[in-house]
Amino acid sequence: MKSVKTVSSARQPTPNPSRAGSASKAGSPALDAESRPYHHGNLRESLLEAADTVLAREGTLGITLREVAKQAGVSHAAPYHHFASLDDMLAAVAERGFVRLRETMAKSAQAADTGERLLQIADIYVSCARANPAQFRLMFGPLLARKQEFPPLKVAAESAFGVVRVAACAHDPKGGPELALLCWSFAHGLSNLLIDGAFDGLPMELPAASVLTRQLAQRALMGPSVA
Amino acid sequence: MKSVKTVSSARQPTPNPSRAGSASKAGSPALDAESRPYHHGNLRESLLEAADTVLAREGTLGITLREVAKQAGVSHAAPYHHFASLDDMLAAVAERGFVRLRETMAKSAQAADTGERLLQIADIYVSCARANPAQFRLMFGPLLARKQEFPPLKVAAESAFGVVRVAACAHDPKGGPELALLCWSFAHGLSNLLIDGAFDGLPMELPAASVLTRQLAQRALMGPSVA
DNA sequence: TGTACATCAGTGAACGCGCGTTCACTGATGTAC
DNA sequence: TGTACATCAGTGAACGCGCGTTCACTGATGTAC
Repeated sequence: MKSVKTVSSARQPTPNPSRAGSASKAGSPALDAESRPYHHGNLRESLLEAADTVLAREGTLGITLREVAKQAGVSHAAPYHHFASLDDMLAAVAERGFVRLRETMAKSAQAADTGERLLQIADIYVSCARANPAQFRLMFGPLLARKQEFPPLKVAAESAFGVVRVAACAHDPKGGPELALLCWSFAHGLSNLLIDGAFDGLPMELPAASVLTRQLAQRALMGPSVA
Repeated sequence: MKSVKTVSSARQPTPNPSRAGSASKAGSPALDAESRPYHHGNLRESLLEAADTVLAREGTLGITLREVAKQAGVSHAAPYHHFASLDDMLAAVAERGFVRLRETMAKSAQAADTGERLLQIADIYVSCARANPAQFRLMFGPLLARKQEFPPLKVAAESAFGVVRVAACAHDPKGGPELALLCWSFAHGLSNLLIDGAFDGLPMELPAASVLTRQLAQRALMGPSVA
């Protein structure tokens, strides 16, 4: 009997070093049409960028290996020289999303006041989700539960949460971890409800997303007693 | 040129009235094998129940019209006599999920204390999500953003949120709507993070889900000052 | 109560489609000499 | 510097699969007479 859906061991090539640092990255990010070389030189990165484009255009359901390859301007078989399978590529895409989320939170939440810093983190979290809903959904999709199979994804996800935890512990040394979980849960829920359109058509007026986020986060994280 | 993906107008038959109240519902819920009649009599309901079963067994990605029909014991073309399309059926499945969520919250959150009632609602919300993750994901899937196309889904979703709003307004007459959004966002985020496995392997100890939910909800909804 | 008939919820074959994946191949690349 | 060669990242055809949907049909049902 034949094995079904066997995941072949990844053929992980070493990227062509003489081309990795050349102008191909600094130039136009997508395919160069006529001047595109037979050996791409940096296809893995190009595929991940193409995946982001497809994700933004087609949504989570529209991201397929073939569509990503098409977007990157290569044949649909080419990605198999860089990823073992579709899931392997999607895990890399999700990993990049977590890295970006962590970097954005770490860079932009710099307020001196620890409470304000937490509010900034919540705000940035929701903004990232709203700016790239499909990527956000992919990050928390079925692959996340299998993150043991994709160590870089696991590391990136936990690293992103680490930013929240550090900020929460700075604000509340005693109940830091609890506050971190609360902050994350709240921001995550609000993000999902917003991008899923759960609030659309609700019989109540809502302020702009950022205002709403800070307003609710203020109450959730600092309590209802604050004016 | 042919029209692509035209959604034919729904052929909505009136269910066979002489059979609707017969023993077919009270008996075994699935197909009766040999004794199954040519005219099913209550196929729409059976399909929705079959969908729940498939959802629980295969997850959100595994729910297809053909699989649901197979689970219900009919040919894969039969559902088209009851639903205009796959989306139409999935919307009905999601609608049932919201109805069930609303009923469970309304029935089980009966504490005399308004604060405790809110905690119960959060707890029940998370419990429902954890008890049926795939159904929960479907309810907040891509169809929710198109709920204008599926009025019963829209009604059911808003009705579920109504339970939260009423409880929040009872607890805080002034800031009720805000508290309702906060409660919903928190419970929704915690639900998603739990069922997506975001907490698995986290470098910190977590209490049981229900304990965690009440602990965080207490802090989110009543403030950090409470011991 | 019987009989003829219209209705319509089922069936199963068939359709085209896009998918992930495999495979033999080709030709550009870098290196050893 | 030139040349032979091994490497390997690309190509494009092909595979089987399951999907949503359509269609002509069939036979059980309820009703009019």
